Amino acid sequence: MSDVDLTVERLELRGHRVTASRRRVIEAVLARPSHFTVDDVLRETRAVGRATVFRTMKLLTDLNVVCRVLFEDGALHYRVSTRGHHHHVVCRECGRVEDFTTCDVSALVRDLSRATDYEIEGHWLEGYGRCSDCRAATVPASREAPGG
Amino acid sequence: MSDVDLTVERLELRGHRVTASRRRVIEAVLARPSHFTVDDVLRETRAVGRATVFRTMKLLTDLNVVCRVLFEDGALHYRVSTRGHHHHVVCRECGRVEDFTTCDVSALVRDLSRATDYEIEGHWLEGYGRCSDCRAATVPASREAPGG
DNA sequence: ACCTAACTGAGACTCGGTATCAACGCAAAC
DNA sequence: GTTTGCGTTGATACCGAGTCTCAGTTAGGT
Ligand SMILES: [Zn+2]
Ligand SMILES: [Zn+2]
Ligand SMILES: [Zn+2]
Ligand SMILES: [Zn+2]
Repeated sequence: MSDVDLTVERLELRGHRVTASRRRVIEAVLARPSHFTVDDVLRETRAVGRATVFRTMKLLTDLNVVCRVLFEDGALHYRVSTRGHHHHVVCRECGRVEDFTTCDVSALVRDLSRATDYEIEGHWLEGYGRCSDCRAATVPASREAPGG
Repeated sequence: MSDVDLTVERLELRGHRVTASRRRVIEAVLARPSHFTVDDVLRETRAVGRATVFRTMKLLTDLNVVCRVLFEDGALHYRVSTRGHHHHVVCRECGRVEDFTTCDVSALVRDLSRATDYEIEGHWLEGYGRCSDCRAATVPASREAPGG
């Protein structure tokens, strides 16, 4: 069973109809190698109406098929979601996005609840920096002429 | 020396010109009791051009006079910034915003760097929930008929 | 007072997303 | 297999947030 079929099944289970347009959007989304914008999807699904693409993206987000990645400039990207709740780090240089679940965010949230006396029910966390590849590709600037 | 004058001085120090429009925007911003949107400022500075208000808000953000608060629905709010780098918790019910600096976000960022092999240089973190007041105003639903 | 680069502001424009609504078509009931 | 109805579609208009343009203004240094 393909990823597309699996996603379609998820739609059916939730009582959503499986239409040709939705199928086309799902195919386009699942074919994306990394993160992408709604605009990327729009370009690949010319036959599907603009509104429908936006609606389907929302649907897929609700179904946890994709997750949203907030870029530093405020742009909203998407990426196929493998896990449940998680966060992202985005490389400022090449745009690579990595998930992370290892860090104990829940501990922070607990502290946060205590410190502010808020009952924290949701949060938004993204990291921005440089991936290992991009760091390796640059001459280390912090040490002056490391080898001569 | 008023807050407005202090901010104006900050502008001058950075080599920005002090114009009547900027002064008007600064006054409107500093008079805000809590968080606000650009639209709120626009409404209070009718004499100032739309573009100028946006430009000035950007300027004030760069000067750390205000900070931006990302709401759960994606709306961008501002608030007068008292401290340096900090984060926010937003009450979903009444919209109250609280700063927090107490929690050790830097530890999380350090872990994060290690786990992903990214050099994390920036991050975006907001919490959403219910403030103490709003919780107190509701009959506790988790315990059934606590007092009768 | 003079000069000029910084700034302004009206308005057009872009961009991401939503509302409208008649037409359509999926899927369940018959 | 046909009917039926409601979820869905998509063209298009609209919206809000923010940027661009560019001619005109002005702060502030000399
Ligand atoms: Zn989280
Ligand atoms: Zn990179
Ligand atoms: Zn932080
Ligand atoms: Zn509240």
